[in-house]
Amino acid sequence: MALPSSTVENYLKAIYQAQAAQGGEHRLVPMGRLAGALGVVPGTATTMVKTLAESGLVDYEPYAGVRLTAAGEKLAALVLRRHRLMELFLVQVVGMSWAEVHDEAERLEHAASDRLIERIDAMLGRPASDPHGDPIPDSTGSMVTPEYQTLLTCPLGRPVVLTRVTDQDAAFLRFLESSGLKPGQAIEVEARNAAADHVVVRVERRRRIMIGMRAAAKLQVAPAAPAA
Amino acid sequence: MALPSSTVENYLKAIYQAQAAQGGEHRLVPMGRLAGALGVVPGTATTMVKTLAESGLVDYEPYAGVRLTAAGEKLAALVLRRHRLMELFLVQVVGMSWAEVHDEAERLEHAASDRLIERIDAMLGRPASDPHGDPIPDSTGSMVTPEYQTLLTCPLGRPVVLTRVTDQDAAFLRFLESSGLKPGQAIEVEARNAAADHVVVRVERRRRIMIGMRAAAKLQVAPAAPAA
DNA sequence: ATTGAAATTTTGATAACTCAAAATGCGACT
DNA sequence: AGTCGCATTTTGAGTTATCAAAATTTCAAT
Repeated sequence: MALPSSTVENYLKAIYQAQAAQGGEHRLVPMGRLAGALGVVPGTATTMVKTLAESGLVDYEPYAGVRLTAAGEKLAALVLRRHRLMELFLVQVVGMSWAEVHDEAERLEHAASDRLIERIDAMLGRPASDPHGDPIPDSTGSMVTPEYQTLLTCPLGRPVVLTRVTDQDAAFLRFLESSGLKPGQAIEVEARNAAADHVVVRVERRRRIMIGMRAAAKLQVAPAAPAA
Repeated sequence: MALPSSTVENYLKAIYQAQAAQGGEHRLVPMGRLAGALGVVPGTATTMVKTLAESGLVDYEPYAGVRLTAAGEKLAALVLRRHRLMELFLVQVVGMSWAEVHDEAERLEHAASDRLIERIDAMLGRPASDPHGDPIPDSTGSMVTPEYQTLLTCPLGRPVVLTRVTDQDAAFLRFLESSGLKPGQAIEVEARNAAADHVVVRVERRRRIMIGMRAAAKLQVAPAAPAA
């Protein structure tokens, strides 16, 4: 089989991420959602998905949606691997900022050879996650996705570590960075106020930051590592 | 004006390099040569060149050939800049081998943003040339191309420094590498034998290497730096 | 069951790039 | 000058990916 075009790679990646976002591994992604994620009109997505189905990369149920096959899922995971390794590389080696690497990686992921990706992986010490805390699939396409709590669900007043940020918006990331909220950071949720739609976070026992609940849901945390 | 597609970038680059290879800055590149360099049939090149001409990037004379306009030349130089900086980066920072970076850079050059290229340029200390000794245009697209002698024209028995290799073939580059013939290397041409079609090169006053004259013409040298 | 709104699919076009092969032009050689 | 051979251009068609807008299906609410 020929190499997938970068369009195909983008469709697979979008379907993968939409499936993940919907929780259900086997739930169908509706065309409208897919088209929206890719910035194309729905008719275009329908057409493309039908050809992906012919290639055996997705299962397509008319009027219901798409879902990756095993083959499609593996390919999608490898695209994600290239994307995330590239992001981490751009931050750690090239010194680009957290907020600006997403778009760059979005383009480079389709141009980088397996050879380059392997070198980068080795160079970075086979990292488990990218700068946003997203897990990096290994070269076979398998990935462990730890289940984290979010700022909305974690216990109050207990030390936790920010582990993952599930939003790539540059402005949002710049805000987080300026607030010291990057993965790895020790924090604590001081209070939640549903009426005011905010969560109060304390960073390093010093700064106190208020975050809207929609944003707070995008910040995932793990229990703080036990004091060594 | 919209960003040029990577196809356009490749045409401009190929025309630039063909013009340079023909010596004459203003000499026309025939269609057949251009098509060959790009791996397309001649008719395709004709069609594409006509649209480049409409965009003001090239001058096209039917049945005679193409030549870059000032605008086309600048764009081509910026593509070359991206390519060469990327090659040097892959060698120096990522640790890839001399022989394998060309194809990689060939794809990455179309995906890298100006921002990334600028970071790489700064990181490498604004280098003047890439791993093959090819000069790197600055961010305005201007480039100084030093005129070197080749192993065929330099004085015999005089210490010189290998400065540039004007061939990107991976097998040839691997041979050079295994012979210690990389830019920066101090060497000396011991003898030439036109009848045998070879040149005898001495590397570091030790190894003696024989190279065919066609290959020797691709190795450029400068007088050895005066002993400090 | 019927209907109406929303999502989806279909249809017909378009843009960019390419090839195969026929037609044409150009220059060299008699 | 005539013509032969080669390079170039033209023509017609195909591929991939897209959009606009018309047609269709689905599902929920009556």
